Amino acid sequence: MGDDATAKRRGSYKSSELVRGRLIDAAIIEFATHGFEGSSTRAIARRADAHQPQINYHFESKEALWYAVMDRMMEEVDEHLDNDETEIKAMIEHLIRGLVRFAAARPELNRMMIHEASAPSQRLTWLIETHIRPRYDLFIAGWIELREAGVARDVPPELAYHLMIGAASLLHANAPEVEQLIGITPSDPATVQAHADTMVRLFLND
Amino acid sequence: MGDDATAKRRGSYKSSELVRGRLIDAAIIEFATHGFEGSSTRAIARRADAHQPQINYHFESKEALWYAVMDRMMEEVDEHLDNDETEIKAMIEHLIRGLVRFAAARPELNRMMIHEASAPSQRLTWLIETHIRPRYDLFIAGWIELREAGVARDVPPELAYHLMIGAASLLHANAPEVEQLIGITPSDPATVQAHADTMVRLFLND
DNA sequence: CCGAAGTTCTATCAAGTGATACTTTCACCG
DNA sequence: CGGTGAAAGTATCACTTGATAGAACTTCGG
Repeated sequence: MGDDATAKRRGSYKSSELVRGRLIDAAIIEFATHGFEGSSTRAIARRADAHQPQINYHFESKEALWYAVMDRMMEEVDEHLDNDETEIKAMIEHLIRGLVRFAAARPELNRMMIHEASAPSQRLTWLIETHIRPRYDLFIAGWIELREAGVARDVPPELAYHLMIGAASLLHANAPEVEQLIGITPSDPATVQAHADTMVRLFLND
Repeated sequence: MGDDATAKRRGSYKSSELVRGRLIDAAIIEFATHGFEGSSTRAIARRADAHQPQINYHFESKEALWYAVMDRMMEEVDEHLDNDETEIKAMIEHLIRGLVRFAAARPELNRMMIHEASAPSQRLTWLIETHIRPRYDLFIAGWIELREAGVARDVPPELAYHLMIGAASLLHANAPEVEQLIGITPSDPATVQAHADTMVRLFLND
């Protein structure tokens, strides 16, 4: 008895890349909500309107799907944080605002990061060495320069990254809690704007 | 074939409260690391050196165990944040330092919170209404007063709570990542001290 | 030392898990 | 056409899941 892919919708075989993309989209939601181990391939397939074995066809395994998901999330980060400022203070301000906007637009990345970063694992090591460290190194170099220039507030470099990401992302990672507790919508553009303004005020000197 | 509770250790039946406590301790670790759905009752029992059905004996269900876990975590929060300051600025500074210390000592609460707050659920609603809202209301009232007194930096009340918790907890919730990426130990007392100092500097005026 | 209550421990169930082998359907090229 | 390769779709496997039934064990009051 077929348990996925709502009957009707037969055909349109040409795709491949299309189904692959839908599976990644669906997996982003599931992994972010339930974590890797808590997500089932059947739930992912159902959400992608596909059949469960298609995951093993388009990817080698559930784990390989997870790696593909992370690769795509990181591409999205870079698109969001793309920066053509030349003056360093404008650059960091642009970065902070981009962080907040991205956390609002794609809370799934921060949710997945926290799931994975809670315990050492093969996946976490890969994530750090492949995706995080290069970005972290860039950020820290900039932060040190800013501090010396007196633009950044007095936050030690080894704390700056997680303080900033924490302050930028929790409101959006926990959006369902925030809506019920406070009654605001974190992804609302006015809220994002206020959040970004506040972040800039907190972390940079006037 | 018995799959838990390493053979030997028979007896010592009188306990009850003891096994119950061990199960809660074990569940805190498992739920924090793998989320509710990703945690198995067998893994919890194994960690508590008990048998899997003892969970259903001492608690009504896996879900009931989760509620018991949250009740205990919240008791621990209150113990950590216990506050006998009378002057309001000293009170909030004490609170901020307590937040950081607690996040370092018990990163499991913030990990569990993020797992649960990612999506609406029965458990999340219970958590908010039973445990979070009372504490949130107190915090916000204090924050508004501080802002009017010019002690708090310019952070809107509806953002203050999550910005502060995010900045206080991510470094510790993601401790395994931080150790591998940066090479510091977030729970190290000197780090906690520096983190707390930085938080006070960031969120309060001189 | 007996029996009753409380707890541990074993065995098992139905449902859900990721993965694989296999059949069927489609798109394209000769 | 016709047949070939790629993708969709089916059926099933071995294993894990949370839960329960019931036997075995420990404790304690009489």
